[in-house]
Amino acid sequence: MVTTIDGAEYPALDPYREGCPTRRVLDRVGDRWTVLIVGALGGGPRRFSELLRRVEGISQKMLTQTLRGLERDGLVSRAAHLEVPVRVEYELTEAGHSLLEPLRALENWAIEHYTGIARSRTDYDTRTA
Amino acid sequence: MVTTIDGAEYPALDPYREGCPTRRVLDRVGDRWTVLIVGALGGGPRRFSELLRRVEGISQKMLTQTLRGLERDGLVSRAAHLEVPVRVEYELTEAGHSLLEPLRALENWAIEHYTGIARSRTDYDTRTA
DNA sequence: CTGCATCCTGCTAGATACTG
DNA sequence: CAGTATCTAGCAGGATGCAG
Repeated sequence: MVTTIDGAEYPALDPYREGCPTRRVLDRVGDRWTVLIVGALGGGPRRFSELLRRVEGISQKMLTQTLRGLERDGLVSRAAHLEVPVRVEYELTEAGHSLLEPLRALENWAIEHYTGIARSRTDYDTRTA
Repeated sequence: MVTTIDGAEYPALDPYREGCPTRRVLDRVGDRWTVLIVGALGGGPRRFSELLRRVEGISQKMLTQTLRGLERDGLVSRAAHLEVPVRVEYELTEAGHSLLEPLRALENWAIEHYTGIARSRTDYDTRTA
């Protein structure tokens, strides 16, 4: 099963097509906070407050929200320990773990290229100023 | 050079820290449209209108905007052929090409896991309904 | 400590119309 | 064809207060 655009054929399972389920998956994964949270969970289970401190700049609301989304997607598991005070730990599931590798690749790419990108940005800005 | 949070040490170049330049790079790369546009350019130079058709759901405005950003970052080059009608071609630079691999990894991950994720979502929804 | 509810704001992105 | 400009609506996301 293929589709044709501009004379070229594309597979049916195609993130470039709007309705494709992989698009929704990419939307989540491409999310700004998801990348960082999954990465932060890479080292093992983390408490809510740990994540809040670790992922700088995230608000409590967005952390909760993103964690819920990840839980819903089956990428993160949530374990509430009913002590006083409450302790909640989040952990990557197996699927979540498998996401770690492509994400790390992206992270490494960012680290390798950020100087070049920064330079290119200032160049571009002075050139078009 | 390291920083310490919760007793653990982290490297200085750390996307999890707000000020870190790699954070800004990740913000761009993790962008919803960037992933798709760079991917669409993976097969070679593409015209503006080709991209518009290929990346379903993107508006002309967002395509222009994202392409400008990628050009500014030195990931995409723009070649305007002054004919009638005008023809503009976009192409990945070397740096842009290097981004292709981690992005494809992400894409493949999405394709591999979307069924599991979809199931997990409906499970979660019925469970919490 | 963890997390939900509410309110409020700014920015993002879509629609539309116009130009080289 | 490949943009720019403007206007607007919707919603993402921050702040705050409260509850288990």
